[in-house]
Amino acid sequence: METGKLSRREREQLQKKQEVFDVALPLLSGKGYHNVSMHEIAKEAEFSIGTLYKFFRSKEYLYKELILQLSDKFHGTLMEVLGGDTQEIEKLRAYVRVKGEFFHNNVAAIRLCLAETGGGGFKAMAGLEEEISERRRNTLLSLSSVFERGMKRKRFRQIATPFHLAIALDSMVTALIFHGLENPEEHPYPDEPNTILNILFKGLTNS
Amino acid sequence: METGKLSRREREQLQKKQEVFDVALPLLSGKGYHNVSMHEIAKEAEFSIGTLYKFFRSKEYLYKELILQLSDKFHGTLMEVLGGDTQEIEKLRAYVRVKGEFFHNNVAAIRLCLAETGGGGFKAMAGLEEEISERRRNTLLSLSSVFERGMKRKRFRQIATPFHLAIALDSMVTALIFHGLENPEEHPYPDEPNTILNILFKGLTNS
Amino acid sequence: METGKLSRREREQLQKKQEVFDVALPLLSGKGYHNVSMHEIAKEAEFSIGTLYKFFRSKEYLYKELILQLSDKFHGTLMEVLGGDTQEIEKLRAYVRVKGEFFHNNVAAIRLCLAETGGGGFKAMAGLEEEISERRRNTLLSLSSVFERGMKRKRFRQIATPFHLAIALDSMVTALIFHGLENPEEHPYPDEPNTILNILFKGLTNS
Amino acid sequence: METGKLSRREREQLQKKQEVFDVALPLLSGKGYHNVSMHEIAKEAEFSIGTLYKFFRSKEYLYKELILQLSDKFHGTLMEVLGGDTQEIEKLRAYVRVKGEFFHNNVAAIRLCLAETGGGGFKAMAGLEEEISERRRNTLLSLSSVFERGMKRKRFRQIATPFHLAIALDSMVTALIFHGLENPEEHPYPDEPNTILNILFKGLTNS
DNA sequence: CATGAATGAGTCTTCATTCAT
DNA sequence: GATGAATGAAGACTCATTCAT
Repeated sequence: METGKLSRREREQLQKKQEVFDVALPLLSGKGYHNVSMHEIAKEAEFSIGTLYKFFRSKEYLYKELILQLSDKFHGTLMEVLGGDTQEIEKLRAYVRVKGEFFHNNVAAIRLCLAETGGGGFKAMAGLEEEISERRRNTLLSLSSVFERGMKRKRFRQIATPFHLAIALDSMVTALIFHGLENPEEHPYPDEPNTILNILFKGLTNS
Repeated sequence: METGKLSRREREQLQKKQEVFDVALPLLSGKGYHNVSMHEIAKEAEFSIGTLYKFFRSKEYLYKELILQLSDKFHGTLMEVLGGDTQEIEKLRAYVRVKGEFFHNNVAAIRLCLAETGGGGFKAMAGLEEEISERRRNTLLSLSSVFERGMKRKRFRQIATPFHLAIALDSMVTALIFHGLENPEEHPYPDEPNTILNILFKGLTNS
Repeated sequence: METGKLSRREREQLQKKQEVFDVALPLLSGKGYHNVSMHEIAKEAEFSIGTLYKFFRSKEYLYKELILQLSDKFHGTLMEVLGGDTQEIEKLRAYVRVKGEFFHNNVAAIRLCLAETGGGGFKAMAGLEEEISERRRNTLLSLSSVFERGMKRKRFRQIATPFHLAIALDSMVTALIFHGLENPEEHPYPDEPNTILNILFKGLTNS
Repeated sequence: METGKLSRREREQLQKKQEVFDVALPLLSGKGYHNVSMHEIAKEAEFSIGTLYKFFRSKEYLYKELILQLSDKFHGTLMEVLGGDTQEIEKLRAYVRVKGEFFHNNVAAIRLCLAETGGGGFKAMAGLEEEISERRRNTLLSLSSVFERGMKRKRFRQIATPFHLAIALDSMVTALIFHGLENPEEHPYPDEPNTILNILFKGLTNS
């Protein structure tokens, strides 16, 4: 990761780990950590268990690495959206849209990540929850700074702490996209974002 | 459950099951379903395993019954608030306040319930998620009818489908209360509700 | 062990542990710790593995308890012999005779105990070797005090430190009995003791 | 081994095997056969496992060859001492001294060898114990012939069968040297031999 | 009826060994 | 020839559940 170049061996290794992730994700997301055995993952990935343990020192580590990879990808995508220097409202629109897209394209990943943060999750693995929370926190901080700037520039009303606004927007978006995913007939995918944003923007901007 | 009267035996059974729930809740909430054994629960509750299995046909059923009981209590409380014939805005204020109180008084229960709904949870037990979703759905329907009536009476602007508003408000509230629980120094408990509602009301009402 | 009375449950438990020991001893002694599986022991003892693990918290503990029990019995027997207030030479004769008898009646046990002390043994189990060494040391100290008293009373010459004499006698006895065990035709069992003692006594006593 | 000359390839092989032995000895002696993996040995010796398996057909054979090499060196050294045509008492003194030196210089090797002979050891490998026993037997026979000659020449009293005397001396020496190794403060190394011999000689010779 | 001893299927994990490159 | 990635048999151990007492 540091040096741009990786040896062939390392590249192969990485690719094989990815293959494992690719079969482990739907399994774990669908049945839960404790209901998927290493044998099952190995078989599905068409590796022997021995090989699986060459890649991942234990089941916990396989899980942890998978979660963190997904988490990084997810929050990386969001941070990118929030990072540019477009106008605040634009950023929020983009945030909602991109998050929606990500959810639609990575349902399994999202379920797995939410299982960690949102409640019980996988208590045994010390440190995982903390690492994920930190990533989420960073995204929320970025989001809240958008609100902050918007307020400074008098684009938004000062109805609440920016960080609370961030939490509010983020959770709303998550919940509404999820609802959309589970009730696809209600309004077909690409319309959600506007629905969601309308709810918040009317309150934020001086109509 | 149906007939008002229960025999002494039935009443005793019920009370003992409750004792089991009382020790199982913190255990399950704290360590997760798969990291708590029936022996542990039996020992903590001071019953023999045999007796435990007299009360609950399996570990899954013990879990399911516990979750559903909590879920019923939770949504029952909320439905009550939404049920009266007070004014809409009052109802929403009460909803947020009561939900906050419930969270503060039942952290373990909430964590356990959220672990189910919000993602991963306990996939193996078919039907549990559905039953919980249904309860949540009912609450959300009640909540959305408050919005609906508020709109009819021109108290709220028509910025979104009532049901979406319900989801939005509910998820916001959950997220912000959780944030408050985990950062108690930020603003001491009883202030949250207003913070939260301000965010939404400014958008809903014609300032 | 402390209170004279044990509950029926405890007595049964103890007896069952003994049954396990009885099948585990020849297995372990014959094939070595790492070549005997818990399944094998369980099967041979006609218990399920689960039950085995009720009795012994791990394979290591089963082994450790077995070894220590044997060790206690062995050194207990020897200490008894050395404890009375008979004359020194009598004690040594008895020591050699009793040790010989014990070896003949407990070949498997002896092999197992020697495997621990005499060399490589079972490195993984911390503390076992120490506990066994301590028992052996105690016996040797008792033995050396016999020599010491014999010297004080001018029955033995002062040719060496009593403790070294103890080690010398003990190792000689062990080696010669073992030799006798493996070459039973050479001289049938009950003659050894005298052979052995003659070697030492001629040197110790003033002919 | 038979023909005096070896090809370069064979010499290289032999040297590499020796390198393996050199790292395997402390590992095996320190942790025990079952707690050292072939990977560990390969890594430590800086060979690939593949190469290791070119040298040794299996882990058992690596172990066996190592043990036998050590055993040969050990007993070879002792046989040499016993082989000359010096006087009997001189030979015994030399035997004890040389054995002591060997122990002090090859603690790991000795521990490993004793683990085999003295009880438990590595039961699985059929034949190993026999081969080692044979070597030991040869040394003991040589030793006993020293006693025999000494008796013929009236230098020693006929207190016991020469072979039994050999066993007795040998085991005494082993035990006392070991004691010296583990309690180095008691009497610093080069003094032991005399202590040991005094015990026996006083009995053997007509004071 | 209550009890808790007994069960054994199922899990994670290690490591000697092989063989394609 | 050397390499080390891949294999998978085997083992320790857990825990939900049953059933004789």
